[in-house]
Amino acid sequence: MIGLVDCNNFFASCERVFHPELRTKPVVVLSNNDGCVIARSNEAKALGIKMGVPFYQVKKFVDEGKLHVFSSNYTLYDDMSKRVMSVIRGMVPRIEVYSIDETFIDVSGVENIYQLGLQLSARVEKWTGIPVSVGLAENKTLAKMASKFAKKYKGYHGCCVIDTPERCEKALRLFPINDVWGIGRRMIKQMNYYGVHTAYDFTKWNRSRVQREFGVTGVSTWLELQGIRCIDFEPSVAKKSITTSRSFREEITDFESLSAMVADFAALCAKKLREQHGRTAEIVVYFRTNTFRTDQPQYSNVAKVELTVPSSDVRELVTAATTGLKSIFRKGYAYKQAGVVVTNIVNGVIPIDLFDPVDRVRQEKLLQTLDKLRGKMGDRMVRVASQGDCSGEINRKYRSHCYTTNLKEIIEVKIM
DNA sequence: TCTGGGGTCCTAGGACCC
DNA sequence: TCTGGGGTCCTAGGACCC
Repeated sequence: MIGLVDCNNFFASCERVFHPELRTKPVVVLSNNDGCVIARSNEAKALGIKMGVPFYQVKKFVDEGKLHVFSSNYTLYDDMSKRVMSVIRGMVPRIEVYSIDETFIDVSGVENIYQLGLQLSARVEKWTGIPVSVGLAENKTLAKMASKFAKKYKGYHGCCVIDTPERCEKALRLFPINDVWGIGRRMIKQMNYYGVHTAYDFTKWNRSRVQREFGVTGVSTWLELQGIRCIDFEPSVAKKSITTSRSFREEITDFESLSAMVADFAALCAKKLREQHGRTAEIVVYFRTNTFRTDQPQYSNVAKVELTVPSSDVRELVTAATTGLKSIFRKGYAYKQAGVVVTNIVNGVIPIDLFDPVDRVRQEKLLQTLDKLRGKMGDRMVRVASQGDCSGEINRKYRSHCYTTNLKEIIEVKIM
């Protein structure tokens, strides 16, 4: 059996851990630049606030004192996520972290899985303050479905198990097709056109029709819904590409500012690369003007820079990204977004190249020293000169403190 | 006036080769 | 000069996920 552990309203729940007085209040978390809503507590959902709405549309609730709002604080969420995953890791044989707020668990060989699910849910909440929903079933698609039942119905106490054909059919009949994992916008449109409204309706199709309409991915979802395992359990796979990108609060027109941002993105990519012990030989830089504005000339472009030897050296990555940017930058445009992608990531031993002018072993020692420094002093204290300090470019009006990762922002306990 | 920031996989089509 | 079927590799774009 496979399980899915899903944190409820994760970002909002993280904020609540440090604001217990908001435990029963409507809370939302905003995207970068405070642009739109990306997480909502149940009470905020009850107010009718939809996922992804622009903040200005719900600001009236805040002004009326009916809604509490936070800018996103990914440093905090990352750290809370690691804590949640570590509690879970200690209770099951294998886990596959799927996203910041979800992990699959392998529970094969466990005798009483329902008992385990309940214990998991209780312990994660007790030890981290984050409520979770657990779904257990034969494969990932059904486990996802089970976790949604666990979240929706209080009677499950945080854990729903789909373990018999009868339970499976009952669940499929109750489950809307648009909530099925792997069925997106395009497929939903087609499904509705053909009169498919529940997961059960879909399972009644024959295989060749599914193949014809939705291809191989459609077939594997269709099979999984019928209890056949198609999507493998893959514990801790290293990422194949890493992206760092941002929209800017105010559009950027000059090369120097854009270049400083891009250098920063490259540095962040280098950091993420080193965390997974990977190196890259290909750095992609891209940018675009504001596509929502019709009154300005539009320009977007992509540049690819290849390194002769795969590297995770922040200096090499920053240089490459800057070179790429130079080759495509044009004056006279107002840039709204930019990003750096590193792809073709390789992991493992340092490659030896006879013609490589750089002493890779010495370089690695320096980089490890920098990693340690960063760990002690924070990312913004240890930078490549060209990064500049662009912390002011991004709006974070309602940001909470980094309670768990920054000594200066740690919670103070006062004894009265 | 405001519109996220990450990822993965599949497919179609072009270039090139035999 | 035109005629053919296939194969591989690469890329861009789409679709999906959170």
